[in-house]
Amino acid sequence: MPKPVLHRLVESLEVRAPLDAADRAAILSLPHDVRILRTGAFLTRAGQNQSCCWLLTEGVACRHKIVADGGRQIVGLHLPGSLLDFQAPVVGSSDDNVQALTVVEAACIPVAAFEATTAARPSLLRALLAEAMVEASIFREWIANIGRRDARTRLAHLLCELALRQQMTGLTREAGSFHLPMTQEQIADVLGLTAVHVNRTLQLLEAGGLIRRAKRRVLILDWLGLQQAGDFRPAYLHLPERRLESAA
Amino acid sequence: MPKPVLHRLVESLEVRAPLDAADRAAILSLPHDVRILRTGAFLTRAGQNQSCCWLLTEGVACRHKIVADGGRQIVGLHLPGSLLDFQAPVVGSSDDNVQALTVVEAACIPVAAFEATTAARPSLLRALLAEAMVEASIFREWIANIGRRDARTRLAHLLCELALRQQMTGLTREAGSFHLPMTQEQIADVLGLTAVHVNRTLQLLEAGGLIRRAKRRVLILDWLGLQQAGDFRPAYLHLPERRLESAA
DNA sequence: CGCAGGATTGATTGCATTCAACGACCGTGG
DNA sequence: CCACGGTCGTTGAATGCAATCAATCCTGCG
Repeated sequence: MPKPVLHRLVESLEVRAPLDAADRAAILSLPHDVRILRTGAFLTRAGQNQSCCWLLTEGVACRHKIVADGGRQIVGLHLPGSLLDFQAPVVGSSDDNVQALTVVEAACIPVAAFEATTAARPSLLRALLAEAMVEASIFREWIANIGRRDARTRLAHLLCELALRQQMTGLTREAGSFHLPMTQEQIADVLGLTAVHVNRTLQLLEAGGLIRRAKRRVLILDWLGLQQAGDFRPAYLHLPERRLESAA
Repeated sequence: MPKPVLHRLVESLEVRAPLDAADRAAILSLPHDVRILRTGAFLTRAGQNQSCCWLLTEGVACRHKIVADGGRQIVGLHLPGSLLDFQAPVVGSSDDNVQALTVVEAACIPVAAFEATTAARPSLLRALLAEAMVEASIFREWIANIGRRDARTRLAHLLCELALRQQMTGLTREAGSFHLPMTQEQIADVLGLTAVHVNRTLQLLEAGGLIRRAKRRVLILDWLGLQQAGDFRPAYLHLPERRLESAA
């Protein structure tokens, strides 16, 4: 019998904060509704008050904003295990969009129910707080990445981050290679570049012997070199040391 | 008799989440130690494990990162009422620095004590979670600002944000004018620009009749125009509506 | 097969950087 | 009181990285 999809939430919360049996049970008994969304589908839209929040269980989604001149900026990437927009009752509707980059499996959980089970359960709140703070740390690193690094460094940094984060969610089969589920235009929207320049910069990394590309896969030929090229130090991801070591 | 400095924390938490008398009392009885730090002093340094966390009560501080080529990126601004690095026990040491931009008054609170009083107090945890999520929302807006807007728009956006945030903390006496406690180089490090270009862009905004500058003060001549120039929509700050209205 | 979205390449443009010098302001010390 | 040094702000000229515009090549897919 397959594990229930909500188990993914238990796993991702337990990475950084301890939960007891009651907490786990509370999560697993949350009412929910598993849905498959196709590439491009919106999970949330800016300004809309969500009556349910999403637990991403398979696939990749991005969070993005549209600026005045029509440009788009992707401000975050969601991998399986991440919980989206559960804060609605606390801070109101979110002001950005979440859209599936691949086919996505997600559990739709009524926020009211979610609120009810977390409200009086300190260890769950602490786990959510920990998740939120790690996410914030990633946002800060992205600010530095976009604000102060050149295109080559930015891209190398992103590749390192994705490689590690995917590895943590158990998405990668072979080590050193990972799935890059984005078009070059979407990568550009993550990095604050244009698709054309992303293309050239990918070729640059490839010419430097750091990576090789095949379809939508990236093979990392020189993990250490890519980290250096990307000024990548994984501390900001706040991964448990145990896992970090095995990545090296 | 002056209000105790910790009252600032109660106030800032209550902006978005309700606290009961016991919560307030718990905060106010936190052990702490008020300190005055001079401009440029570090409140925290990357990689150092903090045994105490800071509540900023007066002044402005910035959070910044240094990238490989020596460039600096300011990834966040802290105004009075913000609580820094209380998460140490949960996610480990932070990986960026916090430095005073002005003379700063801050309360140093032992993290152990802070942990102890919040650990079993759901409403406090929820308030902290709300704060963290608003902060994350600001980070996302900064990513979009730096990644996809040109210098003029970026700068106008920052000015709008600072004007509103300062107003919320009750820092501004006269409406439409606020203190900009940063050198142009520091502004550049916020926006991912150079000091030279910030200078020219400030002049551009001034020439456009949107602002006027005097020493380290900015007078907003055309609030609506500045918002438009900066593609600024304050939703991401998640201010209570009541306060937002009075700002207009 | 033909279509459509994505990737690639080339040529050109432009915004922001860099380098450099000068000016204004301010606190300090002679 | 004024000379001095240092930081910050301002301006000009030249450079460069990435954007833009445009065309072509792939490749998966109906």
